[in-house]
Amino acid sequence: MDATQTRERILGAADALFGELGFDVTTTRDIAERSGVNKALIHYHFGTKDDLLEALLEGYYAKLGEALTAALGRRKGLAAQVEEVLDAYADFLAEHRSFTRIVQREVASGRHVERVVQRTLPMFQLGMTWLDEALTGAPRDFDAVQVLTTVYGMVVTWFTYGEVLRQLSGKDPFAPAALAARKRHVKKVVSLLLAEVEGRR
Amino acid sequence: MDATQTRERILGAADALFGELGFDVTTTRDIAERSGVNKALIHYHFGTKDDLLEALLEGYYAKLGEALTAALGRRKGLAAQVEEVLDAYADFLAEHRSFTRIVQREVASGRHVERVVQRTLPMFQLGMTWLDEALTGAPRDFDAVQVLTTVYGMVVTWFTYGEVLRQLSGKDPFAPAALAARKRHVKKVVSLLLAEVEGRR
DNA sequence: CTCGTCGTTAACCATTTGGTTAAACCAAAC
DNA sequence: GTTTGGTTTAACCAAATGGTTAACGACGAG
Repeated sequence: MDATQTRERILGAADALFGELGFDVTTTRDIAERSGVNKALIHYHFGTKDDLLEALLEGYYAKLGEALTAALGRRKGLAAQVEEVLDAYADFLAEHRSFTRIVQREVASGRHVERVVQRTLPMFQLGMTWLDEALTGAPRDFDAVQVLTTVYGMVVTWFTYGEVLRQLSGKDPFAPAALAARKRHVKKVVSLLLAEVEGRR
Repeated sequence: MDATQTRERILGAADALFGELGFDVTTTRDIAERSGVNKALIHYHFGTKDDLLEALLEGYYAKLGEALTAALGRRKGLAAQVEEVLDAYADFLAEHRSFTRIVQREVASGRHVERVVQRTLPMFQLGMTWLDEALTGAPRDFDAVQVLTTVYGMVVTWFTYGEVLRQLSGKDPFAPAALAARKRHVKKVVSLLLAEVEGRR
């Protein structure tokens, strides 16, 4: 087993455990056992447990950024781009279930708020730049911050409250059909929003 | 100092600390120090640290339930009731900032998911019962689960991502004017949704 | 073959944690 | 004054944690 494999195994185990148990309760011994390596290797390869979280987030946000950038380049026009970005974002969360859990857990409280905020901010800033152009002259209360937070919140909350929704409906909220339905709903709400902006301009 | 005061002080300190640091990192020594009581009193009055969290959540959800029930009784008609409930929920989150932080941190990962899910579920079920009646015959993708999650997500995300929004806009997202603007936006989005439901029925 | 580098291991360590326990304290009732 | 019940205190404890360290093994280059 070479160093790259060892690193990947540790990252994979940490990802799973942070997503299940949260960072604070997960111990380096848990991670070592899950990844099948000696605990001291975590420190050899990553330094501290905090640094391991940093490495994990770094990887996630790099991939998310690529996915969103690719989505933006796929089609022209605001409405079409919104759909592509929504698909990309929702698909990313669906494929990386730990990511939502880790981020939602750490974005508003705990020791890693700044770590997460500083990585989320550029995404929001990009969204703002893009939406500001599109929403010029939008009616009151439909400025870019409001719209961005609304769209972001509709998507991320589905994943965050998945367990509530599962028990509420008796169905798997992460099944492909359920996710497709959620995407359709969000897109429709967004199109209502955009129609409102266009109509009142 | 009587027992009731002691309990309140412990609960207050726990509330603040769990909201700032998260449950797992907060120690009983932290709580004792913040509340100005001896650490053993936490166990005397509440049992385990987990039981303390339970007591805190119990108190929160009782109050939230009352606030929402009162809001529902204030006016008649779906649109008016939605506004009242939105106001009540947003005001509750604004006045209890720790609540959002604790709940958002524990609802999707960690050792207390079930504890939070079991308390959030009745709220969602109530919302479903109410919206199901109102949304009978709603168009595809506008069923109660979808609408409820959307409205809930728009509100809770503003509070969860407050720090991102603060750095994004350079303004305090929790200032009264900012919260009022958020409420207006959410209400407008909801009214667009309801108009869509009515118009397509 | 020797040396240097990298990755790995097993053992170690100081510190901290949630919870326990028995004694002390306090106020009210008798 | 004594007793009782409730509250509080100071000390204690076993277990666990993140991180450290020195030794070992493997491999490639000279």
